[in-house]
Amino acid sequence: MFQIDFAAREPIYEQLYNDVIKLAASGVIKPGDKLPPVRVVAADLGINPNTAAKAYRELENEGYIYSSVGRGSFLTDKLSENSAQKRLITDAFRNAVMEANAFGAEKEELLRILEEVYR
Amino acid sequence: MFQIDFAAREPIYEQLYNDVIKLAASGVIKPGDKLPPVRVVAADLGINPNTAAKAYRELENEGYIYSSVGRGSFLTDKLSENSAQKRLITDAFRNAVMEANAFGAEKEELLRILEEVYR
DNA sequence: TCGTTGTATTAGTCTATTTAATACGTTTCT
DNA sequence: AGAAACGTATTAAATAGACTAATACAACGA
Repeated sequence: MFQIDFAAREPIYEQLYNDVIKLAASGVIKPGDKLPPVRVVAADLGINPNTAAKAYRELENEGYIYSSVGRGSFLTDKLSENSAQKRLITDAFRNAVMEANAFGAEKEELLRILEEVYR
Repeated sequence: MFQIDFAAREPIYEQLYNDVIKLAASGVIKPGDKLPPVRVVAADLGINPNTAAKAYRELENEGYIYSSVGRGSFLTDKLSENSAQKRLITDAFRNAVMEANAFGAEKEELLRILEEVYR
């Protein structure tokens, strides 16, 4: 269900965290859906259950899932298809702007490109 | 001359590496220009000379600078203001805009984010 | 010659991440 | 009631990357 890259700089628990958000964005999982148990995630990916649990813990801290002992972890409404998509899009766009800014791109040039695309 | 963020996930040597590319992209430094000695960079930023040297070493491996003992390190033509680097950035930005557009993002929202970053 | 500079080496410290090995309490199912 | 499933917690250890420390050497230029 989840995909991780062991060679990536991004920690595994953070990749899992983002995987949940992405799956929600693409509609593969929806509010109310049950996520696989941490032990299953760990077994599937060949990682430690603690690592999977850490991802779930942070997702719950952000209100994206709710967990209860003995029952499992479930998506909240906060991760509906639309809101998750929006989050992904704006984050990606913001990163692109910051990157361009860091490399000395002029605001006017970016505005020009933006207008060009939206025409 | 260089700016680093000690709290960032990105290693210092890599930040320095990117700083050089960014300064070249924005025209602050040009091909042939001498870079500050590793010891000066280290002293200015309060880091170890080895860390600064590592950044220079990788820049030289990529052909962005050339170094010679006793003389210093200098920008090559590969890091000119109007070459690949800048186009890469604007292309990345254009892709982000098109992506956001494809997902139905409002132009006004993107403009808001852009202004927010450039403030 | 002397100061500057890039380069190299070896060792050590530090931090975040991940694993390991259990254990506990709650819920669900039979 | 009992067993399995599940989230949660704890403590310890291992691992890897980044960074520092302390030197040393050789080339270059004034």
